[in-house]
Amino acid sequence: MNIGLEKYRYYTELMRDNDLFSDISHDALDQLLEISSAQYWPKKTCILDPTHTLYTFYIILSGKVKGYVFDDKHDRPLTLFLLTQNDVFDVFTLINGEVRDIRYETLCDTEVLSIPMYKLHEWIHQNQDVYKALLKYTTDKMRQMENYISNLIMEDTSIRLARLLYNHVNPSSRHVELLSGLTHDELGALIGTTRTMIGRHIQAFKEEGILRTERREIEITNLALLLQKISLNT
Amino acid sequence: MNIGLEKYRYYTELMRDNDLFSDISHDALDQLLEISSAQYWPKKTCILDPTHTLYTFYIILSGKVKGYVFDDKHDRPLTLFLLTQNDVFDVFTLINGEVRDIRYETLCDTEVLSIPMYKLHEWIHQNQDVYKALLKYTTDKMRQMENYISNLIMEDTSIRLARLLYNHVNPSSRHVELLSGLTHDELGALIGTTRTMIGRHIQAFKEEGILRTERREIEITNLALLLQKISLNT
DNA sequence: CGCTAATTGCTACCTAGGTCACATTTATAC
DNA sequence: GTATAAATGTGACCTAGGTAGCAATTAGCG
Repeated sequence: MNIGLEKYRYYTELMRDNDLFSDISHDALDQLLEISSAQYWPKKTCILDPTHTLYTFYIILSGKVKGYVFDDKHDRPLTLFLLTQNDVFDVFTLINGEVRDIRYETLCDTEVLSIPMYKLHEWIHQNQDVYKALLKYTTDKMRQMENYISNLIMEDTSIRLARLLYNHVNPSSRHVELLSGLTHDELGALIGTTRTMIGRHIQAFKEEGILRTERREIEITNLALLLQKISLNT
Repeated sequence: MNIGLEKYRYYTELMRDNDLFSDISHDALDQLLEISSAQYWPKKTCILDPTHTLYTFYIILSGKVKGYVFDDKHDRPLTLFLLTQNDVFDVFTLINGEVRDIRYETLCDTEVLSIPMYKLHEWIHQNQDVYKALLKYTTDKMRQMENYISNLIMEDTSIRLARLLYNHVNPSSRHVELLSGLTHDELGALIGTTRTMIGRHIQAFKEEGILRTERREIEITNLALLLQKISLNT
C-alpha cells in the first residue's frame, strides 16, 4: 500500500478492531496491509460478475454492501445478506475456491480493502490462526441466516419492513439513513417483496403516525409504535 | 470406547471417510474415538433442550436428523436444515459457546458418536488443523442455507414438495424412504407449509401420475414428470 | 378382535400479497 | 426553463395458501 502515513494508521486501527484479526500479530497485520489496496466505492457500485470474488477478497472498512441473487421467475433481485464494517467477502470462495452465483452492490458509499486471492492464500498459509477466527465469523453469520429464514417464513411483509426500518434507524436523528435514497423497488428486494407492498405499508405506517417521508428520506416519528409492531406479532 | 474390535473398526472407517477428519492423523483420530461414545437413536428421538448441545457434540454416523425452530405464532415447527451421515452438530455452540434455540429430532433410526464438549475442546486444542476443515464444512452449509432461502422465496409449496421428494427418492427402489412413515404434518414442517397443502399437492401429484402412496409409503411412478415439475418452474 | 386416537381427504371460506393498469408526482437530462 | 424518464400512489382484480370443520380412514394397543 503506497499511501500516506495517516491513512495507513487509520486502516491499521480499523483492522485491529476487527475480531477477525484481533489474534493476529502486529507484524502479520502489517504484511496483510502490504498486499491490500484501499478502494472507494460510491453508492450503487455493483459486482455483477460472480467469478470476480474468485480472484479478489474484500474487507469492508465502512459502508454497506448487499449480497443478492436474481430471481428469474419473478424477474427481481432477492437480498440474501447485508454486509457492513468488519465484514468480509467472500469466505466461501476463499475456502472452497468455487464460484457461486451471488452479486454484490453497495447501498451507500463504501470503503474496502481489496486483496488478491493468491496473495491472501499465501498470507493465510503463514497465519493459520485466522482459520479459527474465520470459523467464528462464519458460524455467527450462519446463525443470522437461520434467523433470516425463520423471519421469512413466520412474519408477514409489513413486520419484515418494520424490522428493516428499526434495524437501520439512527437513534439520534430518527432518520433511516441507510435506506434513504433507496426506491421502493430496492426496499422490496431487501425483504423479499414487491414495490407495491412497500408502498402500501409505508402509506399505512404514515397513517399510523409511525413515520414521515420527504424526498426518499424516511424519518421515524414514533419509534415506540414501530417497535411495538415488531414485537407484538411474534 | 469400550466396545468390540469390529465395531471400533467400523467407526474408524466411517470417520476416515468424513471430510472433517481426513487431514487428521491416525493417532489423533484414535484419541478422538477414545473420548467418544456411540449412541443409537431410534426414529423420532428428540433433543428439545437447547442447552444440551452446550455440553455434548455429535457426529452422525448414519441416519437423518432435522434441526428446527418452533413458530409460536402459527404453532408449528419449521425445519432449518437436515443433517445426515458425516454431519456434526452443533458447530455454532462448539465455537461460540452460546446456546441457540434450535431443537433436533431424528427422522429415522440414527447412529451418532457423542463427545463431551470439554473433552472435545481439549482435543481440538491439540489438533488445530480441524479448524480449517470445520471452516470448509460451515461455508458449505452456508451455501446450502442460501439456496434454501432463495428456494423459500422463489418457489411455491408444490415445487418445494416436489424438490423434497426428488432429493430423497431412492433411485433404484423409486421409494422415498426417508419420508416414508412421516405424517403430512411432518412433511409440511420440512418445507415450511401446512398439512392441508401437503395433502392437496400429494393428491394432485397422484392424479398427474407422478406418485403412488400406500400406508405412508411414497413411491415415485414417474421420475421424469417429477423432475420436470422442479426444473420447468425456475 | 374391537376400541380409541391419530391421520387423512375434502369442502368452504378468508387473507396476504401478488399482478396489472394508469394517473400523478418527482428526478434527470438537454 | 422544458422534455423525458423514473418513481410513486391507488385502484381493481387474482391466486396461493392459510384456517376451520367434519367425515372417512388408518394405526396402535389392550
